[in-house]
Amino acid sequence: MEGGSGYNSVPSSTSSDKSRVLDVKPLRSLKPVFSNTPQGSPFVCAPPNGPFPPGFTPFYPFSVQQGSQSSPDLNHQSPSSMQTPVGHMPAPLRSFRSSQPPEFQGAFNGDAGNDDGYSGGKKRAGPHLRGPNSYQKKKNKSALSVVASKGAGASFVVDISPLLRDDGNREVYNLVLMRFDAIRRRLSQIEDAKERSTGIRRADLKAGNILMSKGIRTNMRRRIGALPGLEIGDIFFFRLEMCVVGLHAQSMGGIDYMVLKDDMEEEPVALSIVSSEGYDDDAEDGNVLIYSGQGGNFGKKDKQASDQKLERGNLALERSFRRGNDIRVVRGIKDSVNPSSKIYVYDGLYKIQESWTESKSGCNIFKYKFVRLPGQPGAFSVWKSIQKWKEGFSSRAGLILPDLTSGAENTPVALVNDVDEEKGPAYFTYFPTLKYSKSFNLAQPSFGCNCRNACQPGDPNCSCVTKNGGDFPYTTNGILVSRKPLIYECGPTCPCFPNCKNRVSQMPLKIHLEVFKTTDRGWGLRSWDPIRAGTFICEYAGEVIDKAKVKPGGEDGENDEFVFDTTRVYDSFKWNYEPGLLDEERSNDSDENYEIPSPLIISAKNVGNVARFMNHSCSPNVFWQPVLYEHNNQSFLHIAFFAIRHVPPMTELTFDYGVVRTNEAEGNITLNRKKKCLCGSSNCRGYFV
DNA sequence: GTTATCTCACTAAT
DNA sequence: CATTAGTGAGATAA
Repeated sequence: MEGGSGYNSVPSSTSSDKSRVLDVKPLRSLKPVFSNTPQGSPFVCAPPNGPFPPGFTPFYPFSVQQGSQSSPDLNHQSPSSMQTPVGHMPAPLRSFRSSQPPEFQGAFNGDAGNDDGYSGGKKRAGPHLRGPNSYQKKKNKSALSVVASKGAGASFVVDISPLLRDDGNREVYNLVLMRFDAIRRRLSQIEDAKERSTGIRRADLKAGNILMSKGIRTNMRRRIGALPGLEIGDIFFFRLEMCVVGLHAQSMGGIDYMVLKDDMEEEPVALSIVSSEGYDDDAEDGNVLIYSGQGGNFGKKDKQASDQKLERGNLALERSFRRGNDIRVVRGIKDSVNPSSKIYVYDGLYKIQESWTESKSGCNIFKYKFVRLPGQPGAFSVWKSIQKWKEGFSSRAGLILPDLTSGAENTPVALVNDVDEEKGPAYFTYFPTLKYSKSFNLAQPSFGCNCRNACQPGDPNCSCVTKNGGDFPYTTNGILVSRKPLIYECGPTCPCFPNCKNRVSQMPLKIHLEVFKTTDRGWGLRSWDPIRAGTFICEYAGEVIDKAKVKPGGEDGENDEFVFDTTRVYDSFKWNYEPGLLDEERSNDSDENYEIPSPLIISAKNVGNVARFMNHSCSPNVFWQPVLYEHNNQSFLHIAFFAIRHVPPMTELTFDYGVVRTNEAEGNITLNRKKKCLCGSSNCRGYFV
């Protein structure tokens, strides 16, 4: 995420002016049904008398304890909203600013004057104000030299200047990590397709190697303290990711240090540590960490345990302690999605407050007490808070509903407001998938595969794999490898097992999301879980509508409300691997300059899922991808959202809303309404409509 | 060149 | 089948 981690996305100022959130006429009104039980009432997003769409659960009771005690430290909670009994939500329909007529919207957002957030208002769909020229300027301003040569090979050469290799910024940081993961995903894909691959598959090591050797890295200049481009709360899924951005240069070692040369003396000082809970590090308090020294052969087989020596990392920690130096701390946390691996969280700067030795099975080990510097945004502490929320909703301050889907999704989606008094978005029917009112057939009829079990990557006999160009679109753990014009998934009529890995976007909601009130952009969407780059988040659910029925100008101001439209103009961006960086690979199948194969317009105004709450950003962390699969012998197009990069918990999820094309013949973009974009990113286009 | 290291993915065991 | 323990090839910087 560009403009800062999500933890501090709630400004301390009281900038939210409630008088501006106007009451709006109810949408054709899905009146809520409330029971009178004091315990809590279900929030039913459906017409009370039906008909209920198939798969829709009209009533899903749950119980919530009222009130809450401990408020997590990451947000500035509003005590009053916190105490509001969950079950007694008033019925009034408050809606988003975006529900205003266009003229009003423009005026409103124009004087908002707040620049610290994402797009204005709720999801209102519309283009950003920017002509082709302004876009060019932005591109050229980039500190990176990205040379894209469109030719036979379509090779992208990404070069990072020596200056940026030494000292990074957020842009380079994101680019390096994106390149790392793109290569790693592709290497995994290649390995997956190999039959009986012997040996250990370490795509992370290979990817790291490539980046290191090509100089695609940043913050190589080793330094004590904060790193430019790095934000507290940033997460990593591999140790090598921390190497390539200069956070922690050791690929395995827990202590990174450098030697300072003072006059005549040389002295090692610590730069960063990784606490992986491998030793008996004490992580009781989120602000204190007891860290063990290195060496001594503890826990290793075939090695005799011995005393740890005051050398290397241990000496560096000791010296840093004496000097009172800051040390970067990374916390390794077990990944609940993939318990065999870890997620690394950058938890900011600590100082060593104390050091001593302890005896373990007769041998001495060093211990260091790390204390977190005050005034830093929460990172590890956020993870701990979320853990509590999952154990019991009562600890979540500002909670309005534990599950706004009323059980329509497998995973509950909390509705939270800890910034003002608004009790929820305008009513709509929650429905987890896309609804086609009439058959929507692509030109070519498609047939499913004939696989008996699960479709195998690299299987030439699987027609679904073949349709994807021979590559399996996802890695074995369900991560999307590359963006493509279209991804073909196995559908309900494919005979392969339901657990076939080629059904990623049809899986029920796995990520624990919450809909929350932003300070200046209406309601937004964020996640309690860390999200790895390439992870499927959700599809854009809603009703497929005819293009002919959509008025281009949106006369009544409601037509393009909550509309997703593939025919808009979207910025191209690079997410896939670069063929030039992979020795064996020279194909152009990672090219991302393609046309969307088929137009699709979805309205989520009356019916929709969590995707309708995602706001716009000019530097989004989520992108959409067309996916095709068949049911009832017909192919249907869907829009699936995937994470562009790793997204830390509680960071708002955003995607690029695109620009409405009003004059297709000349490619000019005519703007009829302006809204100031509040995405706050460095390459913000300024406005969107 | 050699060494130490709070890895990571696979396999086997429960 | 979910979790765990064992194990080995490896990358980086000292």
